[in-house]
Amino acid sequence: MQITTKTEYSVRALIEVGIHEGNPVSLREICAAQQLPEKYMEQLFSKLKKKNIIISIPGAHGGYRLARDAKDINMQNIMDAAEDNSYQPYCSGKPENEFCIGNPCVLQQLWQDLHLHMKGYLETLTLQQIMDRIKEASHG
Amino acid sequence: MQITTKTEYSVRALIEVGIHEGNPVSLREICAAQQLPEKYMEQLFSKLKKKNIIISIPGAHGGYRLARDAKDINMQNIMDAAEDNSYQPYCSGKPENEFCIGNPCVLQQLWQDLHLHMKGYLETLTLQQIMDRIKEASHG
DNA sequence: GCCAATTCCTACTATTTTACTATGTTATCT
DNA sequence: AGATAACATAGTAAAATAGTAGGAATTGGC
Repeated sequence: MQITTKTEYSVRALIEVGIHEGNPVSLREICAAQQLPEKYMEQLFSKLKKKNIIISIPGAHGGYRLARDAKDINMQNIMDAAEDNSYQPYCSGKPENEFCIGNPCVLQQLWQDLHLHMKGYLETLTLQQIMDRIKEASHG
Repeated sequence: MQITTKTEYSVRALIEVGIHEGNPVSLREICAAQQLPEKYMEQLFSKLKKKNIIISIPGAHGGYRLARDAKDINMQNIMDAAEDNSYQPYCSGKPENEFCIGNPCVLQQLWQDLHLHMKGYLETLTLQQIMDRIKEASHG
């Protein structure tokens, strides 16, 4: 639900992978181009891989490429992988509290709705769209 | 943008204030009813007061009441006060990076859009609505 | 088969944020 | 005057964030 550097770095790195169109790109190249901390990105890329956003090719001349077309990768996918936000709606109210009747209680439902709303929006933002916007902005 | 206990506690406390319909309620009462840490809530209430969500009456038989009708207080107001999220879209990319051309750059625009979208949604959720939902849930 | 380049894996660490506690001061009602 | 409240500020423990560090496993090229 929150946007930290994990999301920012992931998006910037994924764009770098995306523009190489299927050719594996090494982390070294990615981080050099984007000025990102290499060892930190290793960990983020491990998460992105587990969530099937990227595919890795180990060994010399290896690297990473997108696991599927950039138009089929959205911000929800990326944030779900990068941030650890497997969201669990939570309310610390005790059951004897009249506000917290029901399971989930009214407040938990509220957080849930909020999360679903955000998720829905993030799903509409694809990596391809972001790449297109950057191309537009840079070509002038 | 993120939901911590600050928001949860604030909402629960504000509901407690709201149901007393204009009569000042002391923090002691609020925290006893909702099982919230009193000294911590003092700090949160200070923020809510600064953002004109509540009004305080010091001294004996003092307390807090809503600064305006519950239907005119929304989740955006509350979260803006409770969490310190005066959102500043941020991208650590350097200007020589082709992704980061423009000010704000494409990514900053993305974070901004996200934030505005969320903000718009939070504005539609009023304290009154939440109170009504709880009343519904508890009356059976 | 060896070496270099790469991903993979795990542990450690510094900084920041969160979620409080502690101690006192000031204001108001009776 | 005394009780009851808000107000103010400082400290603190635990968690999350944002990294570093060191090496093991995998693969391509010579």
